[in-house]
Amino acid sequence: MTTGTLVPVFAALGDETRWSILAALGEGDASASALAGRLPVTRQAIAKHLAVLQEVGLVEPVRAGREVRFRVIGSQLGDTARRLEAIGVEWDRRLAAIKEIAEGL
Amino acid sequence: MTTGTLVPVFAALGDETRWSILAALGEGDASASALAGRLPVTRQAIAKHLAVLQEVGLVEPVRAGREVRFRVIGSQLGDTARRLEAIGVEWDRRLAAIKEIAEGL
DNA sequence: GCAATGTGCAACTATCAAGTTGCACTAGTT
DNA sequence: AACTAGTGCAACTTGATAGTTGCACATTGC
Repeated sequence: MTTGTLVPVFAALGDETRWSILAALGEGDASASALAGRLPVTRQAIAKHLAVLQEVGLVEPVRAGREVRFRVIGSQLGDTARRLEAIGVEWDRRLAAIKEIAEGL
Repeated sequence: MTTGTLVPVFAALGDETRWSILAALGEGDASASALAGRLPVTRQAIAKHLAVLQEVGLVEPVRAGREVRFRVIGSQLGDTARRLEAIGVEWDRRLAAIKEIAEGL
């Protein structure tokens, strides 16, 4: 089991502004300009964040006429959670094994 | 459901070097100096990473004589995974609701 | 065609984080 | 007491990133 492309996803999720964007998108798809109206940052800053989120597959662009709306890919979040959970389980298993060894069993 | 102190945890997990440290600690508790012998960074750099990991509760220090070993707190990883999973589920639920509305149901 | 709205690209600033080197301090060891 | 291995703190360099402003390009509506 490789951590693979997991780390960049966490890096993307490690920013408050991006969570604000995700939260806003959770109430419906929106364009960078629309998001700029709701958040205290410029459209360009939001565009960069959206690029990051798209890069790691948390969001996807949908053209709607002359504007580009973004949609949250909910399943990607679930996938990430499950992979993290799996690592956690593996960890517990290994730590338990180490503990047994340490206790001289 | 608040994201609470979740974001800093993701930020901590969004760094390859810190994963290397966690992986190394997974094979048994170790001091910063010991880790420096295994990883291609200095002890001081590792000490900083350990401080970050400790800050978000992924690791805890254990004094052993004159050295300070660090231990992975496996459960914290599981907790984080579950919280992320919960957010993902909530997201899917909400997105489904929005989809129904959009379809004029 | 023209104004208005939305997007895309580029340059620039500033802040933060990762990593380094250097030195002082502490605690076991002989 | 002297030596050694481990830790802690501080200053510094450097690269990445969040944010800005400014301008050029595309598309819809009148």
